[in-house]
Order: sequence, then structure tokens, then C-alpha cells
Amino acid sequence: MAVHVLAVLAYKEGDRVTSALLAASINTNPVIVRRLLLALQRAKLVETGKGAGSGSRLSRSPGRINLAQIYRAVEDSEPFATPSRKPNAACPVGHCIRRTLDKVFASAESALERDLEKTTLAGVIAAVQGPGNCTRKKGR
Amino acid sequence: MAVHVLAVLAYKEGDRVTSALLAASINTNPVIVRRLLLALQRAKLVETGKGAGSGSRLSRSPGRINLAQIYRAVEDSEPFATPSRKPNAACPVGHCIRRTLDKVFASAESALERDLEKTTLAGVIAAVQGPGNCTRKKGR
DNA sequence: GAATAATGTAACCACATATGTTACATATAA
DNA sequence: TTATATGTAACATATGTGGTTACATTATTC
Repeated sequence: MAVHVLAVLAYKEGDRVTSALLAASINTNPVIVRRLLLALQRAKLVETGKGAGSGSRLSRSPGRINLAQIYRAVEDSEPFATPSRKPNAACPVGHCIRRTLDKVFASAESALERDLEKTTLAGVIAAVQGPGNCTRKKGR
Repeated sequence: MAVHVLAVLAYKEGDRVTSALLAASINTNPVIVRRLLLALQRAKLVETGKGAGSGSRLSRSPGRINLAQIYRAVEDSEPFATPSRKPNAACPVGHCIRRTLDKVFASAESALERDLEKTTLAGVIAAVQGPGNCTRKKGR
């Protein structure tokens, strides 16, 4: 969803866009968009002004924003579920498996992000607008 | 959590283990473990017998089970959240961004799984039992 | 064959998280 | 000064995961 917001911003090419407009695009509430924008601001991916006639815009060109940056800005931490209860200390396995798995998962997430880095926002836009997609009518 | 279950099974080296015992190890309920085992059975990672004196065991050696297989067995689908509402068809971006992003996410998940493939259950056991971990008392 | 021990499974609850909604204070441009 | 937009709080809703209890079924073991 965050990608969607940024894609619209990229589409508007530097123009300031209000959260109301963005919300209309992704069929949601302006507040949801604003909450997303807060995270994206923290990541320095967008700039948001406050008063009338204002809104948000990308702080860099779409070619200099990749999906890994967006992922890190929005996803707060690891995608792997952490069990609610502590493992049983009496079990020789449960005692220290967590630390081992943390390393493995960190590596996996790093691999995921390296893959996401390969796609820029500009690339997404190009793919959306490109041939073989739905901007053209089917069959032609 | 699924990894934890399998790690205990690997630790027991082919012996049949009941769900009650596994549950005790990870401090949870036998039913939770059984639900996990169902998924692992479907993935042909464990074999489970039914009657008295029975239980579950690995269907292969720990060296031939990697974390990607476990991940696929347990995580039903993509780790990326799919928005509840449909995007606005009137928006030129929203109209077809989903398909584009699906490809990118599939690639990213594939990268993640390739990384997980590098770690086997045997590797996890070795790391847990190995030096520098908590099977030894601190400092010695 | 009967008792025992285990799984498979359903029904329900509790909790966390994400999203949605309303409301309002605040800041900025016109 | 007024209109417009964000920041933010409070609350509702939906969903998913884990947890709990209960019970039918199946296989072992006596």
C-alpha cells in the first residue's frame, strides 16, 4: 500500500498532492494515508507541507527510490512471528534456539531487501505504464 | 515455532515423539503442535502415527531438510499484506499496479527462500549445540 | 476384546495488529 | 481572517495467530 502511495506521487511528478487525493486513489481514508506518510517522512522519502494548497511530494526522483527503502520505512521489524511465550528453559533445544534462528532470519530478510533494492519506483511506474499492461486495451 | 518443533524432533534422532512432549518443550498446547504437524505432514517433512505409544518423527535426516521447506510448509502464502479494499479503478496508477507489484514481491520472496535453503535443520542443531552458545556455561 | 494412549478436528476465546472512522487542534496559504 | 490541509487521539472493526476445552477416532497393549 505504501508503494501505491509513492507510485501516485511519482506519477504526479513533483506536484504536491493532498492526502485526500491519495486516499481516493487507493480507496481508503485520508488518515490512513497520513499515517503512512509519517513513516515515509521519517525515512526522508517524501516531504509534506501543512497549510492550505499544500500536500506531499517525493523528496527525490523516482529513479533514486527503491522498494527496499520503502519496505524498511513501513515494515517496522522482522516479518517472522515471534512466539508469545518463552520457550521451556528445561528443554535443551528450546533453551537457545531463538538466538540461532534470529541470525538465520536476519540473513533471509537481508536477502529479501537486496532483491527489493533492484526495483526502483521509476521501474514500477514504467512497468505499470508499459506495453502488455492494462493501460492498453486487451489484444491491442 | 515450526522450526522449533522440527529441531526437537531432530534432537530425538528418529524416535517417535508425542505432541504432548513437543508442546511441553515449547511451552504451548498439544493442539497447537498438532496443527503444525498437519502442515508438516502435508509437506512430507514428518511422519505421524496415531495410536498409543506413537507420535511423530522426521521423515528424512535433518541434513536433508532446509528452512525454506519448513517456511513453505507453514507460511501459507506471501508475507506482503494485501490491501482489503480494491484500488480505485478510476486512478491510472491504482488500476494495474497490483499485477506489477505481485511480480516484484514474488521475486523478493524467492530471494528469501533461496537464502533459507542454505540452512538445514542439521545446521540449526549444530549451531545450537556448538561452542559459543548457551549449552556451555558463560565464560567457560 | 477392552482399556489405554495418542492423533484429528471442531468450537470457542483471547490477544495483537492493521485498517477504518470520526473528531479536533494546529499550522499555513490565500 | 478564513479556508485548507496535516498531525493526532480515541475508538471501532476485521483478521490472524495462538490458546483452551472437548470429543470422535484409531492404534497399541494387555
